[in-house]
Order: sequence, then structure tokens, then C-alpha cells
Amino acid sequence: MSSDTVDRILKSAESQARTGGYNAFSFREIAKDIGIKSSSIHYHFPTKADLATELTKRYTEKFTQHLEMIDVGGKDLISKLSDYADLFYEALRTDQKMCLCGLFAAEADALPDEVKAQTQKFFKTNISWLEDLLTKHDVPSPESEAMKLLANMEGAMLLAKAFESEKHFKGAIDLSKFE
Amino acid sequence: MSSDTVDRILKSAESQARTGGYNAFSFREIAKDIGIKSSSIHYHFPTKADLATELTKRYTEKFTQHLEMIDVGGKDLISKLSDYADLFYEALRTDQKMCLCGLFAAEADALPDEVKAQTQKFFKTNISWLEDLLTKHDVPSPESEAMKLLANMEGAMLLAKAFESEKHFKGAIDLSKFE
DNA sequence: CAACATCTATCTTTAGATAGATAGAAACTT
DNA sequence: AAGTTTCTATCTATCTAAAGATAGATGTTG
Repeated sequence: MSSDTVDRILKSAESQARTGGYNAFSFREIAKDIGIKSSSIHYHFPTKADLATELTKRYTEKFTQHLEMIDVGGKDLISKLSDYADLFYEALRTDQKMCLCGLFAAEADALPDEVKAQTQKFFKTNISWLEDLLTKHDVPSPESEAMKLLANMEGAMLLAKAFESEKHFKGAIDLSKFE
Repeated sequence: MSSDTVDRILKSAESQARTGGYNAFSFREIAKDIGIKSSSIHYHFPTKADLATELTKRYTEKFTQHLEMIDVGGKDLISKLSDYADLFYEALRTDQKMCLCGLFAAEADALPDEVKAQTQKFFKTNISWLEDLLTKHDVPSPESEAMKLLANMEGAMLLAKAFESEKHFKGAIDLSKFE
């Protein structure tokens, strides 16, 4: 499933969801946005949960692709972590929007189960990647450090939104431990 | 304004808002929850924005009260910061819910202006308090470190929600720099 | 009585969802 | 090749539920 219409639906949905969360995007708004009827969206995604699940899945896949472009091996841990942080920063700077999965995580208890599960995958993927990186660079307690780093990324995004300035993201990132 | 009904309205609204954000609480749900009619809520809070503004204001005030119970002076910075983190942890553990202002910050662009402004106050209050604490303990770059600490708190809450376990909060908190 | 707080009743808008019609492309049949 | 059927993607029209909001009646109390 990957027609042009489907892509446009998901793009519009992402924009709305990353602005106000799960309850902030609707079939009608997406339809109006891309110039079709809301019933046409139901043709591609029977329910809202279906749409959100696919949205979260693609968001994670795209993010993972970028992750995998950072060579985990090689020396210079700090520059790898800096590249990692830049993935979040770019998501923030380009779209002026929060991380989709960060927002979904915050409202996890209000999400349909499939969407929640898909959101968790984003976090597990990030943790795994970080653990791998830290392990390869002989950092002690890689699992624990991975959690702390991911919390730092999502928290920094949240602060940037709170203060309405992506500059605050940079100010809230803390990689000093690995310098 | 502080009748029993108002308190019950706000308590119910807080529970719903901290679960799914601004669009996840409604006059009808609150009314049903506390056994009155939705029109009665409008009597106390003409608009939803009014309700959310007061909610955010009280949330911040309550949090600030707890903050002020931590003596900023005295020695042992790390135990003060640990107490600080415990404020967030208790909010998470007691209610099994995200920080109200953390969630609101994530969806800031979808909030009425007054609510957004009130949400910012929560963050500014926290930053100020942390700056003060760090300054009193001669920590270099107190403003920058305050941002990093607050990002760590909110990010840790977010991860706890993502993984549906408050244990993950503790695992994501990083105060090692100040030990 | 007057205020305060609540109620009933209702309005408009929006939400997710579904049934059924239609137009065009593709595939199959003779 | 012509005709028929099927599939795909969209549309129109409509349903039901829920949302925020408001007007005006009712009861309660100092």
C-alpha cells in the first residue's frame, strides 16, 4: 500500500498529529487539506486506529533508516551521539513540530492498543541502537545510559516546544558525559 | 473561586488531561464523572480555555509549593536534586499519569494562547528554581544545567509512559554529574 | 428578596463511520 | 477484437455520537 493518495493522507495526518496529538487529527481535516472526501480516506484506512498505526509505523521506519546511516562502529563516540541528537533536532527544526512518538508516548493511555504498541517500537528501536553504540565504545552500563540519552532527546524536544524555540533543544541536550 | 464543585471539576479535568492531553477532556465527561450537568461547569468556567488555564495555573502552584519545601540552601546538592526528581516521580507513581505541563508543552501549538502561556510559566518556574539551586552550590553554567535537568525530568516521565512502567523513570534520571 | 448554583432544553459543529452510486482501468471470455 | 465482468478509487449522502456553548427556568440559602 503506497499510492500517492495514501502518502498524502499520511503526510497530512503526521502534520496534525505532531501538532496536537492523537485527538488533533481527523478524517475531515485531512480530507480538506489534501482535497478529497473523508470517505475516501476510510477506503484506505478503515478506522482511525488503522491510520495512526500505519503513521507511527512509517515514522519509525523512516527514523530507523536515518539511524542506520550513522556508522555505529568507528571511533569518536561523541560525534556519533551528536549525529544522533541531530536527527531529533532536524525533525524539530524542519517541521517545527514535536517527535510524533514522543507526543504519542505522553498520551499513551489514551491511544488504541495497536498505536501504543507501535509507539513502543520506536522507543525500543532507539534504545537498542544506543545500547549497541555505547557497547561498541565500551561505555559501562550501556542499557542505563541509553535510557538516559533517549530521555534527554525527548525532554529537549518538549522544552523546545514549551519555549517555542528550537534553540532550546540544543541548550537542553547534554552529551558532556561522553566527551 | 474555590468551592467544592470547582475543586471536583478541576480534579476530574486534571485526570483526563494528564491522560490524553487538551483534547482528551470534555465538559460532558467531567460532568458525568462528578455527577453534575455540563452546563453547570460552564457556570464556573465559561469556556474550555478558561478551565484549562485555571487547571494549569493550579497545577503549577501546587508544584511550586512542593518545590519551595526543598531547602535550596544547605549542603548536599545531590540530595536536593534527588528530592527534586522525586516530585516528578511521585506525580507519576501516585497518579500513573504524565506531568500535565509536560503533555501540554508537547502539544503547545494546539493550545489556546492563555493555556500555552500558563504552561510556559511552569517551565520558567522550574528553570528559575533549578538555577537558583545550582548557583547557590557554585555549579558552573547554572542556566544551561537547569535546562538539561528539566529536560531529563520530562523526558524520563515520557519514557515511563512509553514503556508503561514508572520504574523506567528512575532508570532514565541522570544526576551523576552532580554526585 | 437576591445571589448563587444548578438544572432542562436546545443549537451548531465536528467527529468517526457506513451504504451505495459512479467512473475508469484491468482482466477475462468468447 | 469486442464485449463483459471485476477491481480500484473516488464520490454523495447520511447516521449517530459527542463536542462546546447558551438561554432561561428552578431551587436553595443567607
